[in-house]
Amino acid sequence: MTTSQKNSRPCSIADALAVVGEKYALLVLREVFFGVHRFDAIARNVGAPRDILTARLRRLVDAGVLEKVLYNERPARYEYRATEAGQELRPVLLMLMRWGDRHLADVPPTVWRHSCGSDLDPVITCRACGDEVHRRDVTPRFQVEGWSAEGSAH
Amino acid sequence: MTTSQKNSRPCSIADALAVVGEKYALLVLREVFFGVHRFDAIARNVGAPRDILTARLRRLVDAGVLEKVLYNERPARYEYRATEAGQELRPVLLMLMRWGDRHLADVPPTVWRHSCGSDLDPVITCRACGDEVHRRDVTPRFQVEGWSAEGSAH
DNA sequence: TCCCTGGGTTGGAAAATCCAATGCACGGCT
DNA sequence: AGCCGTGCATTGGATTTTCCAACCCAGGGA
Repeated sequence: MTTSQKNSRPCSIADALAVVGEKYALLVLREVFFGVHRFDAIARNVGAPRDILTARLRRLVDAGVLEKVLYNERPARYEYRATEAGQELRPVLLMLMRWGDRHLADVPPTVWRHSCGSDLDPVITCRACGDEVHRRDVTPRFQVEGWSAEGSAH
Repeated sequence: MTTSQKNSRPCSIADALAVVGEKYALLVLREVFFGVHRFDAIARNVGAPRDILTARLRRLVDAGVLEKVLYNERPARYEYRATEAGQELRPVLLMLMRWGDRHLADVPPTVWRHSCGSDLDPVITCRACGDEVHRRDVTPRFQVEGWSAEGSAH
């Protein structure tokens, strides 16, 4: 897998968006992170049509982002929980939320309390040197022949 | 503005996705960060239909994520550049790329070189205490009446 | 003159989304 | 037993997005 679409640039961002880029997918994940794990509650909170939610949940389970956990036998009832891979999408939501807070909201509707005691203001740092990453400090290096900044070779 | 949709949870993630959640929007931003600023090149590299790209660019400009910069008069030709707000979406793409690299790709198609000399592995840290943020260290606090983990009040 | 590039717009077909109604398996009540 | 409520979907048809090829316009170059 992981062949990026058509004639477009091979890219992990595109691959990731193929999994979580469809409408509601990230909002479903948000609910799971908030502790909401059941179909009806997710549907209500996200505002998604039920058939679409069915499709999204199936896709996320197939992609290994969520897993169904039996919480009641007879009738079989499952809740949706984040896998390890799903948990690793948390930073994406955190940064998206931060951006919305800073640029769209007057008052942040939700705040995350960090264990250090203060409200979380997430920052990206470089694991190697530990410094905060600013945009000037970073340059792309393309690993696939034909795809540089200019785009496809011919 | 910033009234979240319908009956769904008020949330900056949803607000952010209303701007950059439509198909191709984040890929357009990726190209801009890669240094690709012109309509045709963006269209080729993201693989988007031209009319859709037109719509996305307009939306991103209207939302203050991109701006049109005149690079040629007569005929008037513009390129698309990230505003300050747009630049602040870079962390979202970085974390999305990291996730794709780790969970979908065999070989990362692109690598970012950090100024410290090593390839960038981005980590989220708390600005207050400087520590890396793990999922257990963080708990949501809801600021809007009626919307907790359980969802809408009635 | 004719062709090429950059940056779109248009019209109709195909796909995705929306929404209300339905189905089905249980559990609890009476 | 009959009826209601919850949990979790699936279906059918209307609406909205996306797709794609064709077209348009302005300038530049041969």
